[in-house]
Amino acid sequence: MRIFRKSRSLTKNEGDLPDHLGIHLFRGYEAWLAMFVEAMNAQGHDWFTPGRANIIGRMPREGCKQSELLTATGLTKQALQQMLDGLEQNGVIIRVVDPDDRRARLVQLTEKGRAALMDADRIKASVSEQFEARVGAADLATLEDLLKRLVADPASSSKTGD
Amino acid sequence: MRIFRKSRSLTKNEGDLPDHLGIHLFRGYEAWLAMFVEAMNAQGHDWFTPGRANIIGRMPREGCKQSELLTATGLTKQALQQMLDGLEQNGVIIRVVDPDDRRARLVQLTEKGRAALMDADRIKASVSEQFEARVGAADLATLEDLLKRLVADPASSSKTGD
DNA sequence: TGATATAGTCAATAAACTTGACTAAAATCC
DNA sequence: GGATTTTAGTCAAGTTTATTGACTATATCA
Repeated sequence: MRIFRKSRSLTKNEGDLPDHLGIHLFRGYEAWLAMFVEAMNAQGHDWFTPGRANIIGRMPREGCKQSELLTATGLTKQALQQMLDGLEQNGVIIRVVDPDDRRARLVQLTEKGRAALMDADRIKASVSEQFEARVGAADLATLEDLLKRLVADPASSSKTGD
Repeated sequence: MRIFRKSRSLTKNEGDLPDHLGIHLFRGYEAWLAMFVEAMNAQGHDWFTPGRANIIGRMPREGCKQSELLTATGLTKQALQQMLDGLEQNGVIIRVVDPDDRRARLVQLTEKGRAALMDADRIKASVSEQFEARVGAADLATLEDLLKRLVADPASSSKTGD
């Protein structure tokens, strides 16, 4: 949902809030993303947006092929291209022709991009710590584990041709 | 972030996936929403989208004021208006002038809207059951509880006047 | 060498949101 | 009771993140 640009807190009228798994997952993700993007912006990475987090978070420090980002992000190639166009305009990445395959582009982080990646790592940890302060380390670990199991690919055991 | 229209599965190259709290929250929410919207569409509610889920899911069956939806959804009034415009065009709701306050509008579900709400309740339960089948009832309950605690309003203890 | 597949671009559009400027009705304030 | 302010909502235009469709250039394969 996109989904939510400004992370307007939904936790206002606490009386009659809908209460089901989906809402709780949404709110958890919303809270995490808002904290993360806010901290990145506060750190000076003002070009950083939720959508760009999806790409930057999957960029290897040494760069990669555009096509690798495609499978890693799960975006369409057009969507990825637009995101990369934006990142390039913001001086976060550059794209160069792959010498081994002149159809392909190698996406590389600029100094600015590398700085952001390093801050991102720190900030991810910091956000986790903030959550840890709320629920405790053990429960946070349990939560992560449960989330992983929740979305573990069930197709690996039974593939019912889609 | 929205954020994700088509729920393209990101669980492909399982080798080098990023592994942090944010990703797991994202994937959990993504999976839930995709299952929910898909099932709603399959049930014949083809007008149902992720964004609309946010509104429909908070509509009391008997209708409410537009301004109430505003605080309930956390959207801006303009965003809400556009969503309601769309829902009205799709025959899911109608808006009538509030006789007690002629500035205000009462948002009411049509027959089509009420049918969707009833199916939504069933489908939410069904999605939960699918997840339950993966991790078990006890762990799913634990997960919900942890998620609730994760985003529990910390301002309720210390209110630093906004 | 010609057919086809792959990597990426260009163009147009949509969904879900944003800010800013506005109208009409109600509430408040001397 | 009339002027002012607040509340409820609309209109208009723009942004971010995504979509589908048509296209070009390079590589691969028969």
